[in-house]
Amino acid sequence: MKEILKKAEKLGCKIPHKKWSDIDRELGPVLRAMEETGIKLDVFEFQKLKKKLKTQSSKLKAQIIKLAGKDFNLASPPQLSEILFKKLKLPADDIKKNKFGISTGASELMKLRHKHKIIDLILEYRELSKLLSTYLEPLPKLVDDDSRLHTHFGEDTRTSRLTSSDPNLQNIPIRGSFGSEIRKAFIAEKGNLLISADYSQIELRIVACLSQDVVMLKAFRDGVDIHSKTASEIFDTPVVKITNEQRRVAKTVNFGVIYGISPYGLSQTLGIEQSRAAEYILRYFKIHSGIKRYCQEQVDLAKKLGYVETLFGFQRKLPEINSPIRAVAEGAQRMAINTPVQGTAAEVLKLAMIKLYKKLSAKEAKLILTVHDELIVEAPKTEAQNVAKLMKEIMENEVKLCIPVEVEIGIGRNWNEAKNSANKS
DNA sequence: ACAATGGTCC
DNA sequence: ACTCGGACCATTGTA
Repeated sequence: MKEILKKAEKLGCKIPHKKWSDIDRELGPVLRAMEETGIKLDVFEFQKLKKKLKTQSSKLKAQIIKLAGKDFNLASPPQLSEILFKKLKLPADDIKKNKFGISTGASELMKLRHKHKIIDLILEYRELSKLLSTYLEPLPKLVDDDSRLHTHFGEDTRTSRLTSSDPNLQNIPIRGSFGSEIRKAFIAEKGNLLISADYSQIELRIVACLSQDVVMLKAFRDGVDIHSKTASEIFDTPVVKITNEQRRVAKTVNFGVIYGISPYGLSQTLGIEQSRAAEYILRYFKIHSGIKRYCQEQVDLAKKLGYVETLFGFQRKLPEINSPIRAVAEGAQRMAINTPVQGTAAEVLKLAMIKLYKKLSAKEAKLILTVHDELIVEAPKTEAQNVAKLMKEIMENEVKLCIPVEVEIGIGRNWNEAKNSANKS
């Protein structure tokens, strides 16, 4: 306990006097209550969407079979691979191989988009069948008499992050053509509203704080767009001249840092040459020397102690860090870097949940969901504005990092509306 | 029942 | 040869 406070103080943080085990103990009842409350699904809208996608998906399937010139099981990667690369003879040179032959993963198929019109149809079909089989078909069967879905929260034993299963409500689509359509069907009870509160860049803020990297600390204190700032650094270009594409690359680099970046991994994610990815990383670490030092420190610590730990003292053991197999050792190195960041982010969220749960007990409002850096509360319309203010206040101040913690709040009749009404400022 | 493949989220 | 962190879940195909 003393060690934890000392460490926090050294980093310029103000934190509750708790260790991770205290947090988890207090969180238990909060999670059980959330499971019990559940979230309401607009089953009628869900079924409507289901029918729409089913029709669309059958049409696509027919077109694909016609183009393939042979009936086959589209859901079977081996069969699809056979069709694409044997029957249609698409070039497989740049495509990853797997146990069964040539990969048909989306990232690989993307490379073939301009070789044959069947590719786009397959990608679209995959998207629809994913939505149907994972969300649209199963979820309506799981609602209770009040049309509410009850997930089961658990905890990842390695990082302490919260998990959701049966059903998993932490991977409900948000991107893609139908993501927002699906989220629109997660609604508030009549007379209520949903309030969504999102931490803004919480993991990067934690990296900045744990590493004390002066450049990144300044960026967050100045309140600048962090990805544009990184782009400006990597591409040696003024922020105002940064293109959307450059910003996108920089965003991936920033995420890469959190994950324990490697040139190969970055090149795969961005679909670029490994040498170019290496160049980005080199430039990044040259400017963010504090982050570079932090990463090295974590790896050294893991080698010396056999574990790394979060701000609140949660430990992850990493014996593989001394493995003679390089891929294994490197994997452990990435975990040494990532786990304190991801774990600390989880702890910040959990502490906010505990505080919020207590404050809401006097109100009608109820916590109903958490998705890693987001909290959702359902509240009577009359209370919504006040509850929103309360959530923001608690989430931004329960744990004080050495830089501001920022939370975006949105209110709406459904999950989509709540997220989109967040005022960007 | 289980591995492999693929895909959704943060 | 090299898989950027962490989950959960669906389907196929083999055992």
